[in-house]
Amino acid sequence: MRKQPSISDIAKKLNISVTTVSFILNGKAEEKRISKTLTNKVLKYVGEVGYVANHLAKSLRMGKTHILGLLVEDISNPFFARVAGAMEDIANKHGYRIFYCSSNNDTAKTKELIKVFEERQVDGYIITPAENIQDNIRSLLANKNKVILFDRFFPEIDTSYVVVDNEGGAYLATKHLMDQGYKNIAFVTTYSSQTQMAGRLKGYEKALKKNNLEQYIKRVDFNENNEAIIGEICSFFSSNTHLDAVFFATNYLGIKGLEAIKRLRIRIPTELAVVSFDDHDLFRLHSPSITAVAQPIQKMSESLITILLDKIEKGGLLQNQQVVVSPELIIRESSSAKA
Amino acid sequence: MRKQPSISDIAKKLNISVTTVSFILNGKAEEKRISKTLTNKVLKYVGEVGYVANHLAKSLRMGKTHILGLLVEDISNPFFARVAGAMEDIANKHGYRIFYCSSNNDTAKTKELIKVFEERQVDGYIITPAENIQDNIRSLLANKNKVILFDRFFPEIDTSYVVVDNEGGAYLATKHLMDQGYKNIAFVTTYSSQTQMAGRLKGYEKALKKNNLEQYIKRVDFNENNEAIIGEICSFFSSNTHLDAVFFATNYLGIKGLEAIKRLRIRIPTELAVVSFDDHDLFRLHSPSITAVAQPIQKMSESLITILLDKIEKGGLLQNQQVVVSPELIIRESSSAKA
DNA sequence: CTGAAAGCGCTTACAG
DNA sequence: CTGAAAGCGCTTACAG
Repeated sequence: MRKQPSISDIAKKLNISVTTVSFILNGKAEEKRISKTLTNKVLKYVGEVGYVANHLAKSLRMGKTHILGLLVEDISNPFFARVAGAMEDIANKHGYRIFYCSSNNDTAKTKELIKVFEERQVDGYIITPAENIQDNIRSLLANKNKVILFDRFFPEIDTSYVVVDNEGGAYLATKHLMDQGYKNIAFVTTYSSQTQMAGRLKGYEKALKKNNLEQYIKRVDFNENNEAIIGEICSFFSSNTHLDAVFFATNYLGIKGLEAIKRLRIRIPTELAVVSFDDHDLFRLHSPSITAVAQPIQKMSESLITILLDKIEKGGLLQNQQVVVSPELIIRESSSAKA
Repeated sequence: MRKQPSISDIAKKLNISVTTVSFILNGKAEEKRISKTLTNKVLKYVGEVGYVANHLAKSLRMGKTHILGLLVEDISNPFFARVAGAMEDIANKHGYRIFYCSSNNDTAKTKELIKVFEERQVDGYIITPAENIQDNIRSLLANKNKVILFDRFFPEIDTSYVVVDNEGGAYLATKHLMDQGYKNIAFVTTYSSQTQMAGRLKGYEKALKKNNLEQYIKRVDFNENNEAIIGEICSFFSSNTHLDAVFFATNYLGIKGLEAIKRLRIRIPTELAVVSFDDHDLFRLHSPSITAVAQPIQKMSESLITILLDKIEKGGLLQNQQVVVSPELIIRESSSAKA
């Protein structure tokens, strides 16, 4: 860490008080009626020695850190990385910085990281909650912390959140496959019962029921390693050869699924039509390109930051806000009409 | 922010001094010979009220924040996202947190973010430097800050850094194309003269010169929008139809290049063999799969954190360390032997 | 117009 | 075994 001059060093050097220096540094020179001469002299000296304010001291004194804690599931998932990048931009414009952490959807790690955020006195929390952390969220809320959930939420807790319409998106995707003439449509998902996964499952089921089609649901264990998951998907396809379409519940499932399809040399879409939730560069450039349910990343990021900063800056007066954004079905080659 | 009990609140409540509470909280009870009875009483009470230490005050007092500032080019680029994720894991294990920021390889933004890191009193800096920020790096160093550069460096400044052997990787990739029988090999890169790009160019040139093959270098402006870059690449291919192979200097160029190739309906590898620097999920799953020069992400992340933490914890005694890791050529379908 | 002083929540040298 | 007090670098109410 830099051995920086402090305000009091500057004051001493210039034979004035720290109060004066502080006022000038904070642009309150005019308001506090400090002479132009003194102001300029101080500013000049400050520039020469390269003074940099110690934000730690400032935060401690003011009770605000201008730091937001962002807990995502996995920063190396492009969906979360892009949302994080977009939020960072917006937050920076408002003078806030972001602490990112990845929870890997692990409950223990999530609890630990929330504690770290508390210790660091973040002004607000943006959390992609893992399962079973309701009590931690409640306790944050009870202590008047500013919290907004993202990607999934807890219906039993009154919080602000921003999520995509998972059920609607899944319905749209499944209906699209049916409209294209597919009848034996599988759904590949995880064992998670979190709202986003439950919603996607519900959308799938609803669409199928409406047309009296049979459901083929394959769940994989997200905690298994890559190979094991791909293996699971392979054997699912191998033992269900009458399937003519598959809908993957997330982009990482979609990617693993494509890997499985590639290994089995199944042809898309002639032998199997494919749709995935969440868009990805890979889906756009894959041959054939893959139809996807895209989440409006910029819009979600803006809502998240705006609502949270409002909460922080306007205090506890505001009601919690729940935002459900609409996904967009991007139709590509992998779901062209059944021959 | 939470209205938490402070150490002095606890001391007051329990009718003991803050010193005692602080010692107990920091596990120094035994060392300071505080009675087991008192220790347990304090620990019990602390647990009940849910005390969380204020790290801000701790940092201010101790002169250490246990925060690392990480400035990457772009957090939504999977290469940087994966490195960041790996570093986060390692740093957390050592009790450090990371502030990420994306510079977008912009000089002004980089300068601004370095200043933010200074204000936040980070204990160490991990920087993917943009061009023309030598003076800022020098000034950080002059002020005894702990700094390590990453992905690229400044030969004229004595710093620690971790980079991949760019020249060697590019040489390997180009030689591989030649070995497979390709003769008119293009290199698509940016206008950047940073070390990583210069190294890749040099590796390409060296390999071609050795076999007396002609160079076809296409530079694109990274600041242009996506469409413009793809358009540039399209017209480059269209007006150089004798090319039989192309080597993309980065993964984002590779992705844009594949988009261009797809639009032009050029067949890989029969009409054009393809290799890209940096691996990517997309390259693995593309049809045909794309040969890539992969950087050893885990290894680089470990070196970066280890060297930086050593510097921080062992003070200025250590020499700067320069680590150059070897890339790995992952051969896939896009560069199979020329027919 | 400007300054002396308190206080944010910690840690720790010093004293007993 | 335990406590009173200084100090990290700021901001700001209060006084003049």
